[in-house]
Amino acid sequence: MTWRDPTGRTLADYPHPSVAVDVALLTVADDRLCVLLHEGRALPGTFLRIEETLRDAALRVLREKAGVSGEEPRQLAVFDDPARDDRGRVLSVAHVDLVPADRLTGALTPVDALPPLAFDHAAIVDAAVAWARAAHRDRPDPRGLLDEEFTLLELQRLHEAVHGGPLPKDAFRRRMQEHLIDTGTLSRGTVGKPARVFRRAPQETP
Amino acid sequence: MTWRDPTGRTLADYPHPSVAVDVALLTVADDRLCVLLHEGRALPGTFLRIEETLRDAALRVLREKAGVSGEEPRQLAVFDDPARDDRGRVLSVAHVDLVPADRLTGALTPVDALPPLAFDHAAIVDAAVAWARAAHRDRPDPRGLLDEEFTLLELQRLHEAVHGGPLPKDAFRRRMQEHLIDTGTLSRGTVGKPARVFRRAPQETP
DNA sequence: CCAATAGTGTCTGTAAGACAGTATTTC
DNA sequence: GAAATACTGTCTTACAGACACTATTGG
Repeated sequence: MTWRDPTGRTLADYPHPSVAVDVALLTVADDRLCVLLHEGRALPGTFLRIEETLRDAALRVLREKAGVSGEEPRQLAVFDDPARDDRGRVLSVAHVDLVPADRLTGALTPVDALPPLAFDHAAIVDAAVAWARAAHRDRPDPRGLLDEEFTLLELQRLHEAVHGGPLPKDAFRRRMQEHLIDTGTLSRGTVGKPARVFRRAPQETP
Repeated sequence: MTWRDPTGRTLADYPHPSVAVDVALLTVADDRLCVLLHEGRALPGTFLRIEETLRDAALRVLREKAGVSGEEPRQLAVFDDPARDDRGRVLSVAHVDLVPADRLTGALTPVDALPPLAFDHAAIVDAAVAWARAAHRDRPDPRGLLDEEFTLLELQRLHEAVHGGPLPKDAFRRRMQEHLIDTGTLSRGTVGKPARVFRRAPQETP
């Protein structure tokens, strides 16, 4: 039974905006925080299907346009400038995700060297970067960008890439150690004193 | 000229979800953080009109259902459970606002004593409360709930209402004083030593 | 004087930044 | 042994929480 309002019309009788889902897919490549761009100037996106959740639409974008699956897209905000898309009234629900570089395919651009982007996608990338930085503020590796086991230097390089600048070494180590488990093994084959190898302590999803 | 996709269809030829805007309008009354409820069990809301921004829709809700105007609704998140509304596929873009109690009309309920709410409105209230607490963490009175001039005790009572519990007095005063301007005048007519009266230092919109 | 509130001074613990020093590997 | 990296100890500063004390009003 379809719902009808007091004048007998259903929801479908009112004009609705289209709802798009755009995803800022971040990764760290060559020690730099990068975003995946489609045709060099836009974030991958799609229109939300009527029976689909936003999360499912974002996963579909990731699967079809970046070749990754099983991720955890996170909602950022709705962008709703009436003039943002000249095809009509389109709301964009912006999402962010962060995955290891070796699991995705596509063109990566460092977030500190973006070309002019289509629509309002530059603002979406800004919000995505802010989210990634906040997620790393108090956690070692919230999205598992490193391998299961890693040294503190590798972890610091990840944080410096996300943060976009150098971090004080000793304070960083002290802050992180409480969230890490020492595996007891040592790194091998590098120049210098071998580093201790750590694992992530059990973490909640950010 | 209407945009058409490769098969000649316009955006309107695809089924679209409806987009609703729900607003958790918070205030502080009797030293408690409260939310305005419609019919005792739902947040005020409306459907987004095709030509309207989310912000304008939220302002319209506030004007028509709470009697306040000129506010600053803030987007929280999109709630999109396909089963959240049995009238059809309805996305809700949740908003929050925070205004002085004497400027609104409607039924207020303390947020720590909510009845069961319709749809997923309890989750929206949770997000709204979290936003209000974060907004007050490092700012004296981000939404101007107090008068132009106030004492530190009045400010602390506001923070304790938002925070939902007592705050240490001396640390609170020390943290806040740097964001306040001493007017030089003293409170009058109260029991006890007269308190200094402060104004907010110029602040950025949260 | 008493009750009540305002405001200050001090101690302690924690954490960050800075800096220096020691340890252990490769070459 | 030299270079490079890993780690540790200590000093300073800042700030929060706790506590106690003084100050100033109305009754």
